[in-house]
Amino acid sequence: MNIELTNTLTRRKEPFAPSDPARITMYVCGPTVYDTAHIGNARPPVVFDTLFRLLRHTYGEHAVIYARNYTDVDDKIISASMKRGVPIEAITRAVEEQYDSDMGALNVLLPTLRPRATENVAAMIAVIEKLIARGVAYVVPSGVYFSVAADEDYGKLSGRSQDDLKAGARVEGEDDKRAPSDFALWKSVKPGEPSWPAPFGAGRPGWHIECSAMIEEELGSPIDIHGGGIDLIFPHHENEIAQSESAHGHALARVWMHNGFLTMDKEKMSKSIGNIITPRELLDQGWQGETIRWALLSAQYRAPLDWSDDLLKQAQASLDRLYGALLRLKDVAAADVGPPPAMLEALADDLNTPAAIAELSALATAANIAKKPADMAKAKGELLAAAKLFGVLQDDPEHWFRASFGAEAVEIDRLVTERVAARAAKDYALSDKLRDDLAARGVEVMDGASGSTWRRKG
RNA sequence: GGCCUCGUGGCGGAGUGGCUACGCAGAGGACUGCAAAUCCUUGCACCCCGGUUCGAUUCCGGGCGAGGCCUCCA
Repeated sequence: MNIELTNTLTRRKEPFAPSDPARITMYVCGPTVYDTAHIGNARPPVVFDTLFRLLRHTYGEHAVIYARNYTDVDDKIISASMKRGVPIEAITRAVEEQYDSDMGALNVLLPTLRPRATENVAAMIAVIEKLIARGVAYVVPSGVYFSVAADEDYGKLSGRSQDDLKAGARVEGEDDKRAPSDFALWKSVKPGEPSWPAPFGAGRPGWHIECSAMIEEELGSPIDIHGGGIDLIFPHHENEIAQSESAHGHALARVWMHNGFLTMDKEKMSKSIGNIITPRELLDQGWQGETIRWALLSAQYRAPLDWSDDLLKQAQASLDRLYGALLRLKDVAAADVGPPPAMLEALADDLNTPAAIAELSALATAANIAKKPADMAKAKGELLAAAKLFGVLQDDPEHWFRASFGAEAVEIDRLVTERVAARAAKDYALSDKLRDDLAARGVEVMDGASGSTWRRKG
């Protein structure tokens, strides 16, 4: 099967051709751990988790090395620490933990590697030294800067010429920079701030160098895939390319992938605008993690996606249909089959998750229609295999429909049993009343040939 | 101002030079004591104006509209 991915470098969809099929390398820019991630921040980890799953299925579980970093030193973290009077590490470790737990709830697999910036400072210093030695970086009192003018390739990812940048420059930086578009590789130590010793003076790394150095240290360049949000194209990824390619003399990544934004009322979701909602809040409201994941994957990853409760409701309805099919086949052993070709083809086509959703729907229909034991086993096996690739249907079907009731489930079971008895006695007035009572609790009763079952109403 | 996306039915959202996914919601039918679930059928679309073409929602040009980046940002 041929995987095709849209490469931001070329702005085209290209066949994915890893240099070594036995060792696929992927790096995605992870969170800056100063505050809780919002649902928009969750789109890249979910999208690239889906790609991770597809790559593992295609090349083998151990052939794919996926690194996602934690940026655990930066201005925001330092100011949060000062403001709250809490040590930096107390903040970063707590936020890391919450991040992993929130992502876990969305069925995001743990990446193979999760480097922390603070644990890779030596590698960053080494890259900076190389850049200074090559004459593309310079040392001034406020720190070390990359000289954009010294890099003729600069701008190739974002499609900006150096003239564009000069025209658009309105950035106020440190005064001793030689050019406005030069960016910091190293920031000289300031009182009260964390710092590391370095040949060019004590200080802390700039943001861009962190990713460049961690990629080199953890994966070795060039890597096969580098991913992140569309807003990272410029300047972050542009600067990563400038640093790494100037230091090492070869490409940093073969394929650059960028996901579109999550919006609220068509406006970018961001902390500065304040229109955010966090996965934690949604989970607390009773939305299931898979529902959130499904909603995030309901549009192709490059397209913008407008977040709303209605989107979540539709996602839940879709998942309910799939879980309903599984519930119907709960006594059938799933056949040991892989995901159907149509599922793989959908995802291999630049991660066409809406097409994959269409296929999941077709598999659910097949499962609902199947009558012969062999057909049922096959349908269930294919649905589960396809869903695993997508990162859903990992819950027990009964639990899926009943999770929100908790202890009340016992009481509901009793009422349903009572109703079954009423129906057996043809006391339809009582049975209908009981159904109304249950409906008032948000419970839907379904009478089948082999008794009655119940579930949360959609 | 510069650079870059995008505009599909009531909603979400794929895709295609002609046969017009998929899900939700709606309608009809089967099933059911009645329902629900399920299955079957079905209505509803391709921003506007030109051009290319036998034929464009799909290609090209223009317009209008929306969004993003150029500063931290997924």
